[in-house]
Amino acid sequence: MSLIGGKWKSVLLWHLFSDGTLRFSELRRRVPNVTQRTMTNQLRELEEDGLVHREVYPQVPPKVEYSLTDLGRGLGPVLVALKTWGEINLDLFGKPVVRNATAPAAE
Amino acid sequence: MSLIGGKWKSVLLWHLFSDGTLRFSELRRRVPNVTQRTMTNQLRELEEDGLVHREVYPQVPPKVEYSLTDLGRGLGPVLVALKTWGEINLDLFGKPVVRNATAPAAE
DNA sequence: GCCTATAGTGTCAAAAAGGATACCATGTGG
DNA sequence: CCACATGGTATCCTTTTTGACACTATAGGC
Repeated sequence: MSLIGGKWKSVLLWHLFSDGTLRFSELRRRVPNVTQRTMTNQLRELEEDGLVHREVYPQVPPKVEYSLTDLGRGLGPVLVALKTWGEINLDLFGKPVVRNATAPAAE
Repeated sequence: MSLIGGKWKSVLLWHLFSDGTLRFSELRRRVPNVTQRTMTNQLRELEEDGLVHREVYPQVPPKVEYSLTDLGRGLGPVLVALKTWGEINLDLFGKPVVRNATAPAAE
C-alpha cells in the first residue's frame, strides 16, 4: 500500500494499465484534478519504486512517455479488483475521494 | 483508495477478512506497530465508511468486536490481489512501508 | 524579437495523517 | 484501599502529503 497509496497513484497506474504508454500531457488530460507538481511527484515515486518506466525524448518541446514496468503490470489484478469494487459500489459514495470534503462550513 | 489508503487500513481489513471477527486487543496483537490512538482512528474511519462493523458489549472490562460488513467483505478480491502481489515481490522491497525510511543519515 | 508548447522546478503554505504520552471508567480480586 | 484489564479519549507535536503559483529552457513559427 505504501507504493500505491498516494492520492493519485492508483489513478495514474490505472490509466497506464488500460491505455498503455502515455505522455505527461496525456496523463494530465485524463486526470484533470491533479496539479502538475503533484503529478510529477507521484510519477517520480512510482518510477523510484519500479512500477513505472519513464522515457525521456531529448527534444524541444520536451516529450516524456510513461508506461508500466513488468512489476507495475503485475498490479493489474489489484487495479482491476479495485475498479470492479468501485463500480459496484459507486452509488454508495457518489463522488470519489474526499473524506475531508471541502466543507464549506460555517464561516 | 480514499477508503483503504490509511497507513494501517489494509492490514486491519486483511486480518478481519482472514480471521473474521476480532476484538480490539486481538487486532492490536496482530498489528503491533500501530498506536492505540491510530488504530482506533483507522477503525472508526472504516466504520464510518461502512466497511467494518463495530459491536460494543457493555461490560466491564469493555469488549468491542470488529468484523467486516458485506461491503467490506466485497473488498476481499482487492485484499487478496494485494497480498498476492506483495508476496510475489516481497524480495524487491525487503521491509514493508517506509518511503521516508528513518534514514540514520549523516550526523 | 516575441509567442507558443511541453514537461518540468522552486518555494512556500496548508492540511492531513500519524505518533507520544497521559488519563479515564469500572467491576473484580486481593 | 489498591491494582488490574479493556478500549478507549484528550492534548500536543511532528512528519508527510498535497496544493498554489510563479518561473524555466528552447526550437520553431510569424
